[in-house]
Amino acid sequence: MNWDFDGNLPIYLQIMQTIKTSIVSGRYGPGEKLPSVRELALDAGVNPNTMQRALAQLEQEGFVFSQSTAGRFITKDRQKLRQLSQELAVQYIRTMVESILALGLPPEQIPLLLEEYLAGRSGDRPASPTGPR
Amino acid sequence: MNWDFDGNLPIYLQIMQTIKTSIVSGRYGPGEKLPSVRELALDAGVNPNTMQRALAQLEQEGFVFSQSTAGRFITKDRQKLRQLSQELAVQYIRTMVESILALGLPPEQIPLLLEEYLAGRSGDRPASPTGPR
Amino acid sequence: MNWDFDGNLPIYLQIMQTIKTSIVSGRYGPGEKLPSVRELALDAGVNPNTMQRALAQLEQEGFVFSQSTAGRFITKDRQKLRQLSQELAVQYIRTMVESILALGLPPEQIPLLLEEYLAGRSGDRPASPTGPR
Amino acid sequence: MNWDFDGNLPIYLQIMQTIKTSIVSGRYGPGEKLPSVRELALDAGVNPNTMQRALAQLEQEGFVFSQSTAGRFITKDRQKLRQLSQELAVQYIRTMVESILALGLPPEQIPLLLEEYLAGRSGDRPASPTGPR
DNA sequence: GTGGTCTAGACCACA
DNA sequence: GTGGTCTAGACCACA
Repeated sequence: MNWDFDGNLPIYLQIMQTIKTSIVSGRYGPGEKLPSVRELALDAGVNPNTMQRALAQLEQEGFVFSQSTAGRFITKDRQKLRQLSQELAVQYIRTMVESILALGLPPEQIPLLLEEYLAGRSGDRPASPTGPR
Repeated sequence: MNWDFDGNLPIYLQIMQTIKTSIVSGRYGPGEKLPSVRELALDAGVNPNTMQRALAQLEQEGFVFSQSTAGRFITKDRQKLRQLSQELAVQYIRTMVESILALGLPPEQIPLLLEEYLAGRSGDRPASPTGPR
Repeated sequence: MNWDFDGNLPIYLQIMQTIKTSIVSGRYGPGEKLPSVRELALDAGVNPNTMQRALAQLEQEGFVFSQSTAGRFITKDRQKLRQLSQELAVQYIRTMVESILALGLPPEQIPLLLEEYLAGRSGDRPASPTGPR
Repeated sequence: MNWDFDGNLPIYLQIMQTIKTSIVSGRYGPGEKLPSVRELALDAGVNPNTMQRALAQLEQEGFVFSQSTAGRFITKDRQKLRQLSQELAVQYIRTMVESILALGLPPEQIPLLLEEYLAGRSGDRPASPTGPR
C-alpha cells in the first residue's frame, strides 16, 4: 500500500483512507485476510496503536471484520463494498469542486469542464492521474 | 504559501503548482511583487536553484515577469490569469476523473455524482475541501 | 468459583451469594462435598473466619450440612434446592426492577420490556449474560 | 459518580456504563457540561486516554457532544435521552433473564416471578436494589 | 501469533 | 485550559 502521510489530517484517518482505497481498487478482495496490525504498523511506519485505531474504526464502519485469533478480513458484503466505492468517489468529487470554487470559478462551469474533459479523453491514452496537489 | 511536497513529482513542478494556486486564489494580485528567489527558497526549504528553475518556467509560461534588478512580478494580463484558472481547474477535474475511474466506476456515472453533489451543496455550509470526517 | 467482591456488601454475604450460585448452577451437586474452609478461604483470598461465617450461615439456612470430621456437604433435599433457585431468581428480579425504576421508567413498562426481550430472544444465539458491547 | 470497576469488562466500557447511568438518573441534565477528560480520569483513577476513549465512544453514540475548546456536554436531544433509558433498561432485563436461565429455571416462569414481585412491592418500603452479584 | 486494552507521557490546535 | 492525537511499551485472553 501507498503510505504517504501529510500533516493536514490525523494519521489514523489517512490510514483508513489508504486501506479503503486498497480495498476498492481490488488490492484486497472480499473476505481476504489483511496483514496483522503489527505488520501493517511496521509497513506504514506508525505505532501499532495508531494502526489498531484505524482498523477498529474501519471495523466499526463495517468494511472489515476481525476473528479474535485469526486476524482481520475484508467484508464479504458486496453491497458494502459498492457503498465504499461511492463514498470514495464522492470524496474525490468534493475535493475537486471545493478546489475549483476556491479558484473563483462559478459552480455552473464545473459540469461543462467535466464534459469537455471526458469528451477529450475518449480514445486518448489513459493519462496518469497526477494533477495538482 | 503551503509548501507540502510529496515524492511523486519533481519538486520544481510542485513549486510551480503551489505558486500558481497562490496566484489564482488571490494570494498575489496582478502586478504584485513576489519575494526574492532566496526568500522563497528559504521559506519552502528547497535549494535556491530549484526555486529558480520553477520561477523561470513560470516566467516562460507567461504568468510572471522579471524586471532586471527589481525582482519578479505577477503578470498584469487578466486574460492570462483567467487562463491559469482554467488550467488549474482542468487539472483538478483530471485528478478527480482518473481517481474515480481507478475505483472501477464507469465514466458515465461521474457527471451524475457531480450533479448530485452540487445539488446537495446549495444552501449548505461552505464545506472545506478536506477529506472525510 | 468466581470470587469477585465489591465494597457495597459485607464479604461474608457476597461469599454466600457466590456459593449459592455455584450450588444452583450445578457446580456442586446434591450431597457433594465442599472443599475445606481453609481451602475455600485461600481460594477466595479471605480470612478463614470470614469463610467460616459464610458457611455457618449457609448451614443454618439448610443449604449445606456438616458431618463432624468429614467436612461440609451440599444438602440432598431437592425441595430445598428448588427453593434456593427461586430465592436467587427473586433477587435477580429485584435488582432489575429497582435499577429500572431508578432510571425513572414507570413500573408498568417493565413487564412489556420483559415480554419484548423474551420474544426477541427465542431462536437467537444463547447470549451470555454480560453487559453491552 | 460511582466508579467501581471489575475485571470482567474493559474499563472504558464500564466507564461508558457509569456515565450513561449518571445521565439517565438525572445526575447530569440535557446540555449540561461534563467535567474535563482529565478531571474525570483523575476522579475515576484511570489514565486520561482511557477516559478519552470512553467519552469519544459516547460522543459517537450521540449521547454527548464536544465543543473543541469548551468541553463536553450532554446532548440536548430528549429523544436520544429517552432512547438511552430504554437501552439501559433492556440491559438490566437481559442480565436478569440470562442469570435466571442459568439457574435452570424455565423462561415462562420469569414473567410470573416478575408479576409476583411487582405485586408484593406496591405499598412496601422502596427496598434497596442490592441483589446477587 | 492475533486482536484488544491500558498506562505514561508528549505534543498539537483552538480560543 | 480544552479536546485530540500519537508513541512506546506492557499485559491480557484466545486457540
